[in-house]
Amino acid sequence: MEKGKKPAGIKDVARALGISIATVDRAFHDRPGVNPKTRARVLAMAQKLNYRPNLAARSLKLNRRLSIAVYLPEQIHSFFAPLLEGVRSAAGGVFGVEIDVEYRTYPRIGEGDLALLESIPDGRFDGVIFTPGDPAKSEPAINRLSRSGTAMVCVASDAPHSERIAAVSVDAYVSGALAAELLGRTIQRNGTVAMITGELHVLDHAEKLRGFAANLALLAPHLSLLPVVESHESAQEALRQTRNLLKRNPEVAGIYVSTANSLPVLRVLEEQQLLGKVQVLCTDLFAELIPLLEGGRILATLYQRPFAQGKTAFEILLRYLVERVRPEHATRLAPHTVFRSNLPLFADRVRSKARAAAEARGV
Amino acid sequence: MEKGKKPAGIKDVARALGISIATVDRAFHDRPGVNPKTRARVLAMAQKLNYRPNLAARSLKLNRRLSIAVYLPEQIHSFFAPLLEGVRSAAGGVFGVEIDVEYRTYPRIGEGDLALLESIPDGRFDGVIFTPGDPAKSEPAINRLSRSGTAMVCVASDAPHSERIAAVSVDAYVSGALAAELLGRTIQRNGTVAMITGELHVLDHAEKLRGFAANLALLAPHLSLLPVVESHESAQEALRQTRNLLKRNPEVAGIYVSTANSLPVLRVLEEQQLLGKVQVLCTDLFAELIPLLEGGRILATLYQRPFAQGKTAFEILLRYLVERVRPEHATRLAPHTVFRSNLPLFADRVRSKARAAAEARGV
DNA sequence: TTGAAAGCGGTACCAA
DNA sequence: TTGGTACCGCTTTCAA
Repeated sequence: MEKGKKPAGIKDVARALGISIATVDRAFHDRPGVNPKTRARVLAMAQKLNYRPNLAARSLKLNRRLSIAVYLPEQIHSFFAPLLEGVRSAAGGVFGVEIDVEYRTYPRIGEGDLALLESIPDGRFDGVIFTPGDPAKSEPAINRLSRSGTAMVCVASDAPHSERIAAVSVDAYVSGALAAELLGRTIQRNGTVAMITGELHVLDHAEKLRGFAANLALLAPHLSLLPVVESHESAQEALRQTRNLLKRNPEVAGIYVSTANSLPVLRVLEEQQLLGKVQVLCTDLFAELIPLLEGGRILATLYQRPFAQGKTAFEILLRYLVERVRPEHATRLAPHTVFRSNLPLFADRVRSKARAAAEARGV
Repeated sequence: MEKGKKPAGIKDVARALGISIATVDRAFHDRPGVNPKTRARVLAMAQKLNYRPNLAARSLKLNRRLSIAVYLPEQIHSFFAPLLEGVRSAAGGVFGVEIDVEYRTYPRIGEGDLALLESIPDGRFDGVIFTPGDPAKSEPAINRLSRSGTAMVCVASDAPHSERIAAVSVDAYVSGALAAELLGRTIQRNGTVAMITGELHVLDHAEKLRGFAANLALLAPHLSLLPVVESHESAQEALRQTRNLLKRNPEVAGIYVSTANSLPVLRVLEEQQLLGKVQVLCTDLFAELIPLLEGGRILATLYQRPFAQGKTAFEILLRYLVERVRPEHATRLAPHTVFRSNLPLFADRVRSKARAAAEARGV
């Protein structure tokens, strides 16, 4: 295309047909009161002249402002803070559409999330980005908002049977499968491995177990899986459960911690001088893990790319709101496997985040 | 922020100060002929009222069209086709800025690229996305265009000492390091490993070697590295060199192919019944690799995320052109390690691409 | 040094 | 069913 050769506008189409721009506009937008024949001629001419609406003009005239809510848990901070950054980054990079974003937080998944969703009046927002807790409980609120015309986008977790318009998360099944393969390749003699998760009624956690168990059987038949441990995302529980696990199975060769709650597990291993001997696979990346990865005490961690999740969720929502592009039913990102060697590529982001947080606290 | 509460416009600032909008505009844009005191008052008031220019209005008035060139090699198709997709996807998702994109291809890196760059007149494009071949040779053209006001963005490779404004690629050093760590963890007895690359005067290839060698020494001292093999991206060469390699080192335990030119290597291994016995680590992902990964014949492949590279390059360029945001000197993406277990997350994209290509050829 | 006003390309209201 | 036109917020020309 030649530089500056701009596509035809509504006037060009009107002039070419000797009619008014008002009629052309009506024809384009299927508004009532246009002779079908006229409409057909307009559309044909538009095609011929390669008509492309000037979005700047449209947006200026309509002066529509999009209103988007982003409701996320405070906990787990190391995950949701960068996720929010991703949303902000995507929101900040938008030109030509005016957007109000309301950010709000609640203590943790399952605590305050439902109340917040339920408090949103019909039609208050054009879109909402949120992390569903128990799908069954949040579905009514999601469906009500969705039916009232609010585009609901799940991030980090999903409520697949609700009427949300899109969901962005890491592929949990594949995360579990990857964990199985990595442990299987690293532990080459016969042995047992354990999995420590949050709670199995959380879809994400159940999927990880499914992926882990299935692929352990398939790809690492020399490893047998101990009964799964649920730590309920509590540090206390994780400590207790891990001690228990090690007492009953002192020979465990590998542990897969499928949530961010890995520090208590690592602490127990350290106490028992097992750190570096038992192969540990973690989930997510935060400051405390960095030295452990650098020192080779942890095999790897499955980084769930919170920044990318937030950015993607916002992009999908915006695209839907502006152009009514129906997104995929679910977007499943690939987790990054972070070993010692590729850690520098991820550590910078985590560290600068930790530093920024420290500065914000006045350090 | 309340719904619909829109930020202050130029009029609001003018009214608040009792002056005309023309003066306010002049103050904002540092145009000559404004009393410095007036200017200061305007800026202060803008701050206070939280003035945000309406980009739709600006863009409508200025009626600027951005003109962007995307010049990429035809070869290696499996890499550059999705990269181009990424660019298109990013370009297609822009509202509020009118953009002309000129896509053009040349046979392969080092063949026609320089001529194409040199053929661009000063000022013809606002920005160019391209893959530099030999940095030393392309620098003059890059610098000339850059100085003429064309924002030059390198993708897939880099010319770090040129005056390009940004570069997006996979971190080559880390790719090599990752390869070393993966082979080191998988091959647990003493042995030798080989690396097959393109040509060492290509920066990307040299960096991968650096990362591989350094981290092999550091993380896998039980593995020794054979002299590196340069296949010059030719299938013939790769066949010949691999046969040679295996003849001289029948005991080789692992091979790292650091370019997409892995099929000839795999063919030789197959011939000699070594596939599945020698641990092979590949680079990039294309249809032929899928069954080999699924069958466990290849340890893994380092996926260089061409789609993400293209998308990122376009986003960075656009952000610079629209908002004059100076990008990072270089953006280095993390390669994805694709094993058998997480392959499904990547294979879909590759397969649908291959299918689309087949359809385009009339199959 | 400052102000008034035209106009970018659509949309939507009112009139015919 | 169609046409005329005001207006969105900003840039820019011309006049004061």
